Amino acid sequence: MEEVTAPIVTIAEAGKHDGEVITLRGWLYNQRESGKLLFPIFRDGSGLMQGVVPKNAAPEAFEALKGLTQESSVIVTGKVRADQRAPGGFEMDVSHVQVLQRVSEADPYPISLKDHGVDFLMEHRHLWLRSPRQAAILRIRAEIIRSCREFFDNGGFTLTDPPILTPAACEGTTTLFPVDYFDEQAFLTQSGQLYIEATAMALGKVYSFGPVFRAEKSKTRRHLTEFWMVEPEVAFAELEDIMLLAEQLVSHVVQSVLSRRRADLEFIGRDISKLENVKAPFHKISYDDAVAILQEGFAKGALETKFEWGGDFGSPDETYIANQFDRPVLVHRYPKVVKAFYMEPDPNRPEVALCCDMLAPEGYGEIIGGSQRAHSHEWLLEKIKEHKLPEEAFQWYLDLRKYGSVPHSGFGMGIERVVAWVCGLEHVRETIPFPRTLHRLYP
RNA sequence: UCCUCAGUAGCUCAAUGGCAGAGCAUUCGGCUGUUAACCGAAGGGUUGUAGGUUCGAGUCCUACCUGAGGAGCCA
Repeated sequence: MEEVTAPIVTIAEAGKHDGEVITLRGWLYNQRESGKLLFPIFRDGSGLMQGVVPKNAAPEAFEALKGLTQESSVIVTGKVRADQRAPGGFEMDVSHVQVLQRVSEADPYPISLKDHGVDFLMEHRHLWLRSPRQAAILRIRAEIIRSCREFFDNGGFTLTDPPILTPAACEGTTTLFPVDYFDEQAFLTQSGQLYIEATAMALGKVYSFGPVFRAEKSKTRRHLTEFWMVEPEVAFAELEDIMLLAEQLVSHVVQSVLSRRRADLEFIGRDISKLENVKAPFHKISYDDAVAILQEGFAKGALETKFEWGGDFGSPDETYIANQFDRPVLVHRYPKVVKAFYMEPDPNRPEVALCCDMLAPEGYGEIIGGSQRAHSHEWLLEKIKEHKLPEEAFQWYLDLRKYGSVPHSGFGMGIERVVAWVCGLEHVRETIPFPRTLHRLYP
């Protein structure tokens, strides 16, 4: 039989085989029936392809497919043919069908092509991933991760992975997940930063890429309890250096997605024109400038409350600031009191820290937070005492300031927020295969 | 932790305090170019849980459970 020996091709590549007989391996996504004519739609993880099965021309294939249930697994062979009536521009004249598993009619595939609610979809996340839209988002996520790694690997950085089990918090202690560690108390890491500072002192330019955990009781479209961060750390770099690094990273990532995953962006309905502008240089404004923008916004009636110098921006504030620009904006030199203890104070203005946040456009909020790290041993020790942090746990970190301390800087970028922004999603829960949120640990 | 909203068929949703309903999915029948196909029929219900008000509660009241959106905090 010639069908059985046909080359195995993915749907994404099928267009290159116009006029040839090929074999697809996948699942029945949907099927329309019109008397003695079937229109099955197959998916294989790379795309969708419609088949055409007239009863007269292919009686065996017709019988195998007629009444076949959604998501049954199949191996199908047939001739690929360009046809404008087919979604995707190509369709297959199916000549042979092997059903690997027929989904039972008594227990049909739960996710239909109609609308579903969030709760139902999240309960069935393991199946929801099969939806073409979810698959497209995960391909874009993969490209974002790939291009981040490419950026650092090609930029002279060494990947150094920090531990996930840690003895103490980097920042606050209320947002840690505790774990039993034999006879001790350990915590899941909130950030690899302190460890990456150590590897930067060993290797110069380093980055980490991994999951971090925050037990924040946040229930918004921007929060997960488990998310992925990419964190570069550079010895001898000052604040201005890592602000340049951050804008170069983000423009590289966005431009990579535009050139390599454009079809997926279009498929999910992203307004691509809003991403085209995302090229370095970005606007860089001081916290003082941002406060002026907010106060002007309040005077114009665009904001409900008047923002006063000294506080941290709320979500509506960030959105308002970001909306003044056509690409991400960097805000630097926040008041020291609203930022973490390890940040270097500005030598010209001790009340502000040498730090920066990058705010994404369109209300996606903070995607990057970074700073120049304090490098004086005495100053750091004082801050640790001030914040009532367990001093013994930070001995190793203080060692970094005893043995050849140098200025150094770094930042963390939250991958899920970047994916949500690049894809234009309503919620970060769709940016990761199995999201962990305040109320969801299953599936 | 606080504020707001929602729980009715497998799914998405209707139902003035008065007989529990539709579309999709499933089953059966029809249709040779369908585009979340369409047309006809069938099966499918402890209305989130526990109390209360009432002649009568899916609907009103109280508590709880579950989920969603937002605030704070953050990436």
